[in-house]
Amino acid sequence: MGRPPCCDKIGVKKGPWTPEEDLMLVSYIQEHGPGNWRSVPANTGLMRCSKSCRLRWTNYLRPGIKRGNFTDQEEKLIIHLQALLGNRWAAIASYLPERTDNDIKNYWNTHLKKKLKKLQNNEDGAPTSGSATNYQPISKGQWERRLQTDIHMARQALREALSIESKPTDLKPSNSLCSYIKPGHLPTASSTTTYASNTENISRLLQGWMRNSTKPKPTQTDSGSSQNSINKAVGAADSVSSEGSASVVNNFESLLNFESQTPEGSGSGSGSGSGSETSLFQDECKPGSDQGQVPLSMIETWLFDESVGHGEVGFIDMTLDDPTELF
DNA sequence: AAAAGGAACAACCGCACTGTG
DNA sequence: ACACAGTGCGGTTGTTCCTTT
Repeated sequence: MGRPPCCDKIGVKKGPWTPEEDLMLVSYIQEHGPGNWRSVPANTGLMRCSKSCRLRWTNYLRPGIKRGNFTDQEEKLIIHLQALLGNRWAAIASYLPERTDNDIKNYWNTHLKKKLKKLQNNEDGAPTSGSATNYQPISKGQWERRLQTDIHMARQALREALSIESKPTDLKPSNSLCSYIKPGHLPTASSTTTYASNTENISRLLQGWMRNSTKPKPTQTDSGSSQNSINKAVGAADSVSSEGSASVVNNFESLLNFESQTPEGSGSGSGSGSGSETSLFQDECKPGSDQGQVPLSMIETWLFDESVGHGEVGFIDMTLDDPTELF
């Protein structure tokens, strides 16, 4: 009945990863691509659980990850998405391509939850100064009301989106998600200088082996796309560490503006194929792929629309029993 | 300067889901 | 239909760092 552990616990190392271990893992992935994690410890000699290897890669070593320094807009986005989706961190992370679900989850638990709580606690007293999300101090009632309105708006937008999913929308991502991913916000040396959180270290690691690496063969299953992702991601990491972040931004833009592309031309998130490289974060950032093609810009518009909740949309009873019913 | 407490973050654990034979 | 392997995901814990006393 019980599932066997992913690895026998004897001799399995736990705790923080060392640079050497990271290097071993990265080197292995260079040759074989991500995936088939069970074979990773055996083939690399890492005394780590396969799961641990996967986690280490996806959360920290994978190129293109931005860590720390959440911007106000990111905060706001997370708060909105959390209200909409609940604690579905992976789904939320898909709207912040540079962020991992783990990172967002941690940030929520350590920062945002407190801020919101504080906000709510201020409901009856004189509201103290603002949250980092730039919300005006509002009472709990107002907050809930606003939240519900937001949810309603999102729901409506998504419904509309789904109903017209087949045709390209002319919605302009005026407030494109990309807009908050500004070059200045892209990975720089993190303020926290611990090894694990310093993406530059990883980038350097990757730089070295990318130069002489031949194109890794696509391995298996769906890692065809993920392999492409790696290729591109590594390139992105390269550019991040060396010359800034323009290419990363471009990657984001090409990805996030997918709704403006012709359906057959790009295929957006779902298997563009055509031999060309897929989007950097295709694997992670596919807002519509698992829940239908939701034109991102509608969500964006909602997410960044400061006027939401102030106007015509009234109070709606919105107990969101099942978030999936949104879709 | 040292200790205590809290905050932040990295990593682990266990369940759920999916694909395959 | 079933069992199993592989992977994804969210909750939780452990450790480290920082701030306060």
